[in-house]
Amino acid sequence: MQRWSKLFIPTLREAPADAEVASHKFLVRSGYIRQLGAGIYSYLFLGNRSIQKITGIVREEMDTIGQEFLLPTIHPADIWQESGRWTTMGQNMFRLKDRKGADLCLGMTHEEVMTDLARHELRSYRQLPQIWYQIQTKFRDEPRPKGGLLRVRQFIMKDSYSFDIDAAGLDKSFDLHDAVYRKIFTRCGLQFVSVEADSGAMGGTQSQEFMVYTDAGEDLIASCAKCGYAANLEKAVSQLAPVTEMEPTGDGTPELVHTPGMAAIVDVTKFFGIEASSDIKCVAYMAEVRTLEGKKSKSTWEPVAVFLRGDHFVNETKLLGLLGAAELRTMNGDELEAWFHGPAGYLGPVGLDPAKALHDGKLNVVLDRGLENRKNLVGGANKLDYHFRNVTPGRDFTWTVAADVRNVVEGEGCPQCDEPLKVAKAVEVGHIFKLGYRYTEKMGAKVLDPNGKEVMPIMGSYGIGIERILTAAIEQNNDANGFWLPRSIAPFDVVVTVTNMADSSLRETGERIAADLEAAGLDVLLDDREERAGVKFKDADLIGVPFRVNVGKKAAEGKVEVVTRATASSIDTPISEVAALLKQVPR
RNA sequence: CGGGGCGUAGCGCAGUCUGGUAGCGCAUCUGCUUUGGGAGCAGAGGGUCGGGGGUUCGAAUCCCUCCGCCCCGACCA
Repeated sequence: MQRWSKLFIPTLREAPADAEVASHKFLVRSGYIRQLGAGIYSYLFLGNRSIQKITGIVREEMDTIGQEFLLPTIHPADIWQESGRWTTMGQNMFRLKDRKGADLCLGMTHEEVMTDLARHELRSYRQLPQIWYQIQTKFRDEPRPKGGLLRVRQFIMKDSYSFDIDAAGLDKSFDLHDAVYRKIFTRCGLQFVSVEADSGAMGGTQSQEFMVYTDAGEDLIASCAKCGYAANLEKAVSQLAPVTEMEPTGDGTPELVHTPGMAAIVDVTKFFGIEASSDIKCVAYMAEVRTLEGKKSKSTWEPVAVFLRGDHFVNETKLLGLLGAAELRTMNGDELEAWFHGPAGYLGPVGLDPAKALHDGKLNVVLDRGLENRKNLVGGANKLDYHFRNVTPGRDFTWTVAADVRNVVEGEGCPQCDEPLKVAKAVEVGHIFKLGYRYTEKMGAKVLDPNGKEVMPIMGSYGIGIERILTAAIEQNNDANGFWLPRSIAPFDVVVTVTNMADSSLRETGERIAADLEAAGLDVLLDDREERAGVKFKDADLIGVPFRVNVGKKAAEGKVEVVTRATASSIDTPISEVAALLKQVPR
């Protein structure tokens, strides 16, 4: 039992002016956290208790499939150079030098450290599979921290890594994590979905995120209510409805039309009297392709033209994956002139000479599949103030590759069952990912297989954002007065509010009930402060504790109120039955 | 990195345009009263006005510069 009068729980009547999202406001107001710098927070008493509850659950569940380690925070540069991530991580990595001038960094994740252990220690297939995990603070120099604990530069992550002898083993390790993650998030009281996610340009065969729907989230999820399909928008695909509008009939050849000042799609469609779906949009990029030459990575920038429907938007994650590129940026005016001989707003496919292959230094032309089998469209003429009409893909222009490189839009058909898709914001709380041989290959981890042959272990990588579980829970459970957490992750199960400490019989009753509750196995916070009842009620509502036992007027009749924070419902309960009542609430 | 905003007491803010020696609410401390939804009265403490430089008789206020924080975008295995 903890007595509020002895604790440091600095609740605030007002939220800091710069707090935007609900969880940020309430975490500060409730005295869970205080900010030290941009994206850097101190966790105070209540915040730390909640974090400890969460890590307790994660640890309990992870121990059923793996072993906990605790790895260094500071890493020598060389292992990151071996994996190639010393350069690819760029500015996102915190770097430092020691007194001898040697390069070090703060760990963003621990693939390198784990793989280093594996290559030094694992010798035989008999030692596999292994699942090693840790719960550790990670550092990422985010370009823009935001949203309180939602996006920070220092955070606690549970990260685990699996080493298997073959792909079938990796599948099993992956599935074990999938099952354990579901248990963890369920025990934490979150409503979550698992979605298909992008696995990144560097490969990896399967990537799955665990998401919690909330408008505070930064990811967009496309989902189908009918068949359960769900995917991160970075990866989501859809079935397009057939275009129903009238297309110009016949087989007109491209006709040059004077379109003065019509650089915007809205102007063009109005001028031609067409829908945006019959306009060809062109987005021109320079793509950075990195290749390894020995130990050094070489970077080249290649031109890419993407053609898609005027009402569609390029999905740059898909495009990066398609190109095998590391970065994208849009072309500048000089580059447009060099590759299109025309200005922005009037770019089009007719007359372009598509490259025959990717990565050969020629212009790569990507056709989004939404334009396949269309005809008589409108597109730019690569000439100021001119467009073509009657442009038909395949006849009037060709491309390097046709692919899905656009964003799914809400209402489009589910790829599995054609039911209209929903698109909603969500926050990522977990990610499980088949890494493959990327690290074991680069860092030279090998074991002997049953035939005495050297083989590389295959890896998986699996993360859970601890603070994000707390944040997501608050986003899901709050109102004007504060928030309430599931019992499993709340700093206390119940707060016992003595409405008037001046009344010695109330005080004694409160003490007795708090002791009973504690004896029943609950985490009890006794509000024994010399404060007015109103103050105590407001604070109790604010700080996320799911239940309140109110010791007040009715105590003389042997009764107290048991208040459920989520519903604000109150049950008058005989004092002798309070512990039994609350004990039955599932954790 | 581009765009916008902010920095004055623990929190929320006014004062800056138009220079004259810093104020309000909440919080804190003391006393009295009050005691079921952020009490009342009386008194008190608390500030390098983000830092540095400059202009001026005089700078929170004008100028230069640096730093920090927030929001939008870019970015985010």
